[in-house]
Amino acid sequence: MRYDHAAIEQKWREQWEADGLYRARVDWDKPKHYALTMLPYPSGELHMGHWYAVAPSDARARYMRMKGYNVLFPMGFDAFGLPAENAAIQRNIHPPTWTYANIDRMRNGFKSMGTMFDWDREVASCDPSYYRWTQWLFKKLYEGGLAYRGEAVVNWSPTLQTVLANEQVIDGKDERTGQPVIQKLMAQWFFALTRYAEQLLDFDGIDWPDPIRMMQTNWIGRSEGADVTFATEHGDELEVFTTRPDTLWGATFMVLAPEHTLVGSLTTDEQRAAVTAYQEATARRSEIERMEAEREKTGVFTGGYAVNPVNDERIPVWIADYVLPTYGSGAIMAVPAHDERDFEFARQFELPVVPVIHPAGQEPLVEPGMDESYVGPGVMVDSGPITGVETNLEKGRKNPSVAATIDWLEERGLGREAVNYRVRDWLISRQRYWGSPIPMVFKDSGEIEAVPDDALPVLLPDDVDFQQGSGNPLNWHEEFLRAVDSEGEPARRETDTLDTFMCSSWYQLRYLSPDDEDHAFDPEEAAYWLPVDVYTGGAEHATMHLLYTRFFTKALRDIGLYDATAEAMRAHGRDPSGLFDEPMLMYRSQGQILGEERAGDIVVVDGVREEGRVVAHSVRVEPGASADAGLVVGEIVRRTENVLQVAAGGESVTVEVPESATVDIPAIQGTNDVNQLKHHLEIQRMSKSRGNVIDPGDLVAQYGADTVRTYLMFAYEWQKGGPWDSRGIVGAHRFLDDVWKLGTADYSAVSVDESAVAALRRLVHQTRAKVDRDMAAFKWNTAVAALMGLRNELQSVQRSGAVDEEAWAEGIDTLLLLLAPIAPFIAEEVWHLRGGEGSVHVQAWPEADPEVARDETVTMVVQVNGKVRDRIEVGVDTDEGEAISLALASERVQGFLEGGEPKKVIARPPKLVNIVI
RNA sequence: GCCGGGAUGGCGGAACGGUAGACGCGACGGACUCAAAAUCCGUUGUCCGAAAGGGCGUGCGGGUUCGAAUCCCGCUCCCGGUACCA
Repeated sequence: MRYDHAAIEQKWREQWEADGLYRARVDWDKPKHYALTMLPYPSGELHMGHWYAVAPSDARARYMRMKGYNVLFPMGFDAFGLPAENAAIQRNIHPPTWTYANIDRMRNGFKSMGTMFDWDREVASCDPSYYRWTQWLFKKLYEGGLAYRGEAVVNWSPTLQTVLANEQVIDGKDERTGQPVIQKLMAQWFFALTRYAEQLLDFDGIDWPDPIRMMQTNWIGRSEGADVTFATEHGDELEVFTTRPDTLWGATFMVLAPEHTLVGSLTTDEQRAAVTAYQEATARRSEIERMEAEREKTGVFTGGYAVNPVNDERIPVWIADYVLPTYGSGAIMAVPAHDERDFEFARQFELPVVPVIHPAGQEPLVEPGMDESYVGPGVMVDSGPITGVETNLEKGRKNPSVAATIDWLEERGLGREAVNYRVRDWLISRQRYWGSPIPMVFKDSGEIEAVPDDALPVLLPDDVDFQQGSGNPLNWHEEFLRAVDSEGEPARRETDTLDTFMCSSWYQLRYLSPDDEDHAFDPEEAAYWLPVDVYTGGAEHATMHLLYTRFFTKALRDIGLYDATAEAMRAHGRDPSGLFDEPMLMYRSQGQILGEERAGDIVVVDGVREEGRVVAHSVRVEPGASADAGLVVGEIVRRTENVLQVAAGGESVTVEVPESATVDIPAIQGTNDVNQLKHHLEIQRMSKSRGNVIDPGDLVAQYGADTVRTYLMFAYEWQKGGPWDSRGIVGAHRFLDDVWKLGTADYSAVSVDESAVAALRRLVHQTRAKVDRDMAAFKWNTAVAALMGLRNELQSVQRSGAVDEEAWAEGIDTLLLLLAPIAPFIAEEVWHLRGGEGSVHVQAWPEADPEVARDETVTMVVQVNGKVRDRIEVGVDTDEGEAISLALASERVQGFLEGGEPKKVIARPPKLVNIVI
């Protein structure tokens, strides 16, 4: 009987479905495990990246089930977003049509993968039954004072009269039209995330990877210092945040963000034209460009002055794009002597530099003459009341000079101690159609009012026209716009929709009761399942999604939305304290699968040269062609339709292949055409436009889902990912084929050897321990490798027949049970063929017996000066003295000692002895 | 630019500061076969050597240590994020 993956996989998919094997139900008598993997955007077919993310997460959920947990492992779709609108614009397909068709395809893909998802709990964020509650949660945050209206800049295309996403802007231009894009200020909705900055910096009680925590910490960017109030010459207050208030006496100018509200009043008539021009130039720059510190500093003098409150000095006010309007107050005091960027700026525009720190252990700074700013420790000089105070490298009040200055400023009412965060409030408005409408209306009076709960959800109209007008089609939808307020007076409906990150900030709750029409989530379900025990997904979400969902959880907690859940927990005897502080207790990230590298065809082209290109008469693929075999000879580097880029002798030649040209590819029979020519592929992200996408569906057809799962788990370090290698998959398939053969073989002992029995059992139990450790630690590749090792051993035992049937059966059963989470179909089939009772997936995980697994001997390495010179087989209990005498007795060692005494002997029994001579 | 991560045989990758290269792919040699595929057996970091054995070797340059792929300092290149891709 051969391993027929197609038949087996179909059979068990249907059987499991019929048995309801993967329904997850509350059972207070069993320990729960909520496993969650990031829900995908339904972009079309399931691609390799989805498999790579989901198959191992599924394997781990299955593993936890075998370990005795009641596991909830749901899946859904993050279904609002830009690509659906692009499809609507480009191909005239309505977003819901496109989205739901994709969801159907992807759900089928996940089913073919053999996931244990409970599909009764599926959610789609674009479904009114879902976004009704997204809207309701928005209202709750609004009522709780956490949502507000503010201003933020957007990418505005004057040509299209529309807001563009960052990815639609390339080099300051719209990617489709090539027309310039400007930064425009617009009134929009925000969540007050910064109010939770301090709490978000606290990772106590959650097991998240250090790099992710560090990225979030840096993203939040807490800094301690002071707010100091300067005054403009006109008497306007001009507030700055500074981490170094102690250097106030060295402030020689101020710099405002070009967007700062006081720029207009500060600017003198002479400077007006230059300032306006600079503001316009800034509006064309992205934030990333603005922060590139290596760029030459630019800026313009406003002509205005401000007064330094500590010494009443009059200092000039400049504007420069390196000051961002979103950080602090959008204005800085510049202390060029002790800040690198300020120093560069001062030198560039010949502004004064006044040192106020005497560097520790060095001569005083002399200006003119400084060639860089000084940022080290020392003693304050020329600084009025704090002259002589020591300054060090500590932050905030831990620095004596900063502490002294803050006290002095606060006494005089000139400033106050302050903490500033780099992180900004969460901008949740999107000027788009395909998102959840924000349930608000604008009254004629200008007042803003929330839509009442019984009118939720505010439905997205289906009859929108993407071709008419521009921008958000909701702006043109008369019926949608027409709303009434609570008094029945006409009002205009909000047309902004919610950021899709909001949908994905609470989906873990909706899985608990996706059909509940009375709650966002059912407290009884939540009381059992919450919080998420293990979350997996891409590290690219480190600072956005993962920060937003943490914020959201804390906000819901503070608004009281978990109160009913806490009550239900208490009723079941579960202590709710601390359980609603974080959404996910453990998080692990995976890397990305990249496209495979491929050489392009080497072609010989004949034809005629025209300006800048060659028009081909014939193109022939010929791997070993010499450079003079034709007009152009070389590798195809790129192909766009019928235009080739050929790398011919160091230069890239553009070759056009018209219909009339002959294309000859010896490896492909019949008449060939230009589309069959292969171009070079780099290792990079898989994408349709690059033509390097591998369809997992094809591989499933050829090898089966079990093989694809096993290969993806085996071939990479999960956290890292890497390029796809189409050749390696046969190794995974051979492995499963071997498992099949071993599992279905009639084994009978030939001549039982007790030491062989002990050796096999030792390996079996070591493999149990190894796979258990690795599955717990998300190290799938070494878990699979250990199973392959067991396979190898069982094969050689099969040949020798040296163990009894009992030991053989223990080996085979162990192999199947340990493999079950990884390759669920074949494990189930072979389990049943061997007469196993019930599904292999509800069996207990085979635990290792440490006594059986224990090694009796171990190879002791003997080093001389750190180099391996001998290996000795010793008992595991060998002690230090024994190890050293065995090592010294080694002939090889004697040769190096030449009768002398070793200088030093380091023993790490039983594995190693190092002799220093 | 800034923040985070990475670099180990021909390839994917293993390796509590203690035998570098487990496991797999590929390649090479052999068996089976009329032949090929599949399958099976063996070899496979590299250099010198008939062998025994030895030299070198984890992106680059330094350092700590009896001992460094692993820890520290300084670089190079690649990947992710950079707030409207998700």
